[in-house]
Amino acid sequence: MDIKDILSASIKAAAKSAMDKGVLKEGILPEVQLEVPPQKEFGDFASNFAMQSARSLKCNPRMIAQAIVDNMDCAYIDKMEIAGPGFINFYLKQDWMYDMLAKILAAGENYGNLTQDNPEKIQVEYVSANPTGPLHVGHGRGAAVGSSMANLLKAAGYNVTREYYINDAGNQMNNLAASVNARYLQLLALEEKGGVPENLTVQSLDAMDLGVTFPENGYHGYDIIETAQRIIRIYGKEFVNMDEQERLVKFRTIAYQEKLAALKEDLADFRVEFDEWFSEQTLHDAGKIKESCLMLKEQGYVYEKDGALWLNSTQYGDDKDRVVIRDNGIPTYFAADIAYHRNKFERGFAHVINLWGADHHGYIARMKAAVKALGYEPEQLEVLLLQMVRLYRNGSMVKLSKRTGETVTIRELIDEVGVDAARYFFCMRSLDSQLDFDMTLASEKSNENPVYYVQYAHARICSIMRGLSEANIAVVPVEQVKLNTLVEESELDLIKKLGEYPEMIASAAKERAVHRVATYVFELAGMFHSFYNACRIMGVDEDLQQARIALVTATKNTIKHALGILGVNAPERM
RNA sequence: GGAUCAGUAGCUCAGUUGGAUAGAGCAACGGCCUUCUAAGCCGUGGGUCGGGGGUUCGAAUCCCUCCUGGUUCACCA
Repeated sequence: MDIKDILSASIKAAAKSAMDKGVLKEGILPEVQLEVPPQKEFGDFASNFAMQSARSLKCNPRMIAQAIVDNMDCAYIDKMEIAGPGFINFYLKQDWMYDMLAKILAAGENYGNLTQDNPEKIQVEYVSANPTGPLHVGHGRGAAVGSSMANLLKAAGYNVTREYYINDAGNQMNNLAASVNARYLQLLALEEKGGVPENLTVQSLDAMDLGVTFPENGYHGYDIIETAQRIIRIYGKEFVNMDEQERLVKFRTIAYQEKLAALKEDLADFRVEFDEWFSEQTLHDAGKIKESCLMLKEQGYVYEKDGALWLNSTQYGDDKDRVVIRDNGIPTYFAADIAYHRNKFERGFAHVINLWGADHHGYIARMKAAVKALGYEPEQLEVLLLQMVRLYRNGSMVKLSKRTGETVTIRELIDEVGVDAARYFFCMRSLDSQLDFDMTLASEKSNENPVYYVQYAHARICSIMRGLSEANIAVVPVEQVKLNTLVEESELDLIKKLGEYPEMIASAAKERAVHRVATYVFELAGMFHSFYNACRIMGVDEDLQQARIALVTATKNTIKHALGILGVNAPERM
């Protein structure tokens, strides 16, 4: 039971006691809300309980507050004050902080890992970019936020599965094959003409007349040229005289495998992991798309019009009905998505979270309608939208276009900025805010980059510990440490901030707000830096020294835990 | 035009779901290295929370309305 629970219970008990004595009228009591006041002069905790219950108890808030104060019985309380319109400010004896710090230390590196009694089985799906080329910075935000979100939910005690949906069945795979095919033939034609120039670019290749037209919906990235080059290196001219269709099938397989492998590697290097890579093709192969459509038809959610099959999604809040099977008999992407979501729920997930780019927001209504038609509650599907990323370099905006091949890839981002800075930067804003990513700034490693500020705090603590070790100062077991020697303001601030961590994890997880973790750890680092400048560890009284060692150990664990959620390393030295 | 996100200090953003005198970082200015990492600390200045109404003890937060910017409105994927 933490201090807030104890206070809450005491407040309720005080209110009931006042009712029994007839000081307060009987009435329904609201939930107790306790907060850390905006200013220290207002105490350690404050509650607006009296104001909240004023209506129900038909009484002036200040009078209610007085009745509660008169009837409070809590050993931790030093004094109480009634302030403003009816706030009750609680000033606690410092013991509560030492008890709290002892508990934090007892939890060790697990501090911040919460447990839930019956954790919901919950799935988080993120990135899910088509395996047709390298991931770009836009995917980077989804990758960083998605994996951090999964980490956060896990820390908060949910039963989380992380999933990537591979769109390996649609027309884009044919476009990929056709693009590779065109590059393959172009490169071979170039060799005939005397060789491939050193500094070949997409633009220069497109400008040449090699008797091969590049497909209209093809992918213009340089990676496609590389794929064709690799094919030539491995297979030579083996495919030239093959039937075009046969060759396309061959290239489709080769290119797909290569793109998927590259994608997995990029994500792994970006510290983005998945429990499941789910292939869309498996749904097609197992006949699941037609099956799902048939199921919806039998239940009357799907009807025929203009030779196509439509889902009556309008009835569940969509703007218009949506085609699931086209008039040519080929299912739409939406139909595959319906089958996929059905599959998710059939796998036993009570709750499914999809992290999408904001450009997909128009898709939510129809997807929820489909979930409803499948017999599940629309609330079981939660779509989180991530606003767009705008990339700046040297003060000007970098335009991103997959069409023209102008992209900045995650790989380039990792090379230029580093994983730590990139992940922290992506996670530090709320999902709803657009993100201006200044690569020049992020790669400068200047003090403008908050990630270094946090990492520096961790490295400083590690440095202290190394110093202790070198001086042969043993660390005393926690139970023997006299924590009540910690009385400086910067020490107490740090303890209080550490104590807020589990609550922050719980609420950030509940609100799907990863950025709160970034904000918290930044503030915690700030409090540590203040402490560091105000208090020394070497050369002070032994009891105090051990207490401060305990304090910075707890701080180190907490910083590392929070950075771990964000996928950022906690370096031992910088 | 509909949907959706945003508008808070010069810039980039927080603001724990309605609470007390709206906060950080950067930028500006002034201090702090003979002591555990100065990628740090301490201090100063900076605001019509886009505008206007409303709801109430109390609004950056909720409601209405208008303005500005992003995204998006396929039998594409």
